[in-house]
Amino acid sequence: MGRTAEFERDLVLEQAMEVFWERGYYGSSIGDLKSAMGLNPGSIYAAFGSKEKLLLACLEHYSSMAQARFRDIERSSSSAKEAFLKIFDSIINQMDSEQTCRGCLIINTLLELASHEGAGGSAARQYLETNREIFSEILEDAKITGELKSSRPVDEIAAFLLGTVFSLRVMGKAKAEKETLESIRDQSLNQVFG
Amino acid sequence: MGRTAEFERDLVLEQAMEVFWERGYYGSSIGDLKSAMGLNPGSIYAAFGSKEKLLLACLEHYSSMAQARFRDIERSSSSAKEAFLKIFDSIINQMDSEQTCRGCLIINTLLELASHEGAGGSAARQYLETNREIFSEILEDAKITGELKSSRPVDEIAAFLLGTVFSLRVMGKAKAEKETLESIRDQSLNQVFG
DNA sequence: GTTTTTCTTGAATGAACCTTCAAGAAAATA
DNA sequence: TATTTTCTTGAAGGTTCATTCAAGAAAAAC
Repeated sequence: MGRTAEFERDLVLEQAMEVFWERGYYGSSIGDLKSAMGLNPGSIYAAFGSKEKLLLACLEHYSSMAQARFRDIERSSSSAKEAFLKIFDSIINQMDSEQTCRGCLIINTLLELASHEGAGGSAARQYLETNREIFSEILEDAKITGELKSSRPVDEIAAFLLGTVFSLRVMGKAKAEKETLESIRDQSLNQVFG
Repeated sequence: MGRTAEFERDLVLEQAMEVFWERGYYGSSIGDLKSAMGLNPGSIYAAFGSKEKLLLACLEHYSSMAQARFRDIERSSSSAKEAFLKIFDSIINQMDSEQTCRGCLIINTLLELASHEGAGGSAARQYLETNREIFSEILEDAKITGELKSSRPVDEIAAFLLGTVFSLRVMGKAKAEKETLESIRDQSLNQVFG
């Protein structure tokens, strides 16, 4: 069966993800990735194929992590409003604590690569669609319990709240004050839940 | 006084802006810019100094154009709600009509370059701050006429509405349906104006 | 018309980039 | 232990990149 690999795939993937997250796709050179992953170019290419495929693997890793987190929040919350409050707050706290505001890897990638119409852009789009579905599920429950103030279709409300995520993410990148982000959070929640 | 330049500065600047807008900073090579501007590398460097300085000039050009447009809308509107409706609709229509969703040059640049902490990132941040001030001015008038439903401080509402711009911009990049964007617009306006 | 100044041209430069690959090292198998 | 298979190494290849610059062209000044 030959020699076994010296590195753990998930571990080096996470390290590559950090690099892309912080510097973007074009801003990350193979040299940067090599240093962060502790792997020589040859090993990177043997394991992942190309720089673009490595990015895709990172996007997938990031997606499944983030969506698992959302589902955890959904399960541990007793109302939809509480769930979205937690989701928004986790974003706000992240943007506030990082000195280098990395924002969201998916949104960053979407804005950087969407025009080039490569695999990166469409993977990002797919991820956002899935997020909207998760948001819709949460709201579906809330509709039954009568928690919603808004009488709009659930998927429109979900889009609005996903838009709030984008607001917070972009504004955080622009180094907005934490209070500003919290105010945006409250105004969005007020629109939906009263 | 010597030979006069054969090109108009504002014209080639606009053409360079289109390139950055469509392909991003790292995605735009001097070769791309050379073709679009119809200028040889030497002339580009003589006129603008470097690729980064050229980007800065483009950002400035874009900013003054966009802000002039906002001020026009403000002047030609009889209420704040009407003004923001026009602002949002101009964004929605742009995102809907372009097959290549360029979005907003400033936001794109911010997300691509904010981490690198070069001049590009801070110029983008400055522009967004100015936009928020314009929004605040519009709302200041509305507060006097009693048009506002929201009782929050004007600059918090302005931040919320600027966030809606980000929502629309990012969601447009993700190729969202026009109806989705319009629904987000309506939910935001409802929060502020009722 | 001559000189001076400035702009234009496009090839050259040197660095940085992504990717490949031959040689060596290590684990598994026989 | 000998062989086979696989992984690791790190330099080399070939491309692309941003930038410079010397030579030529054109406009202004004299």
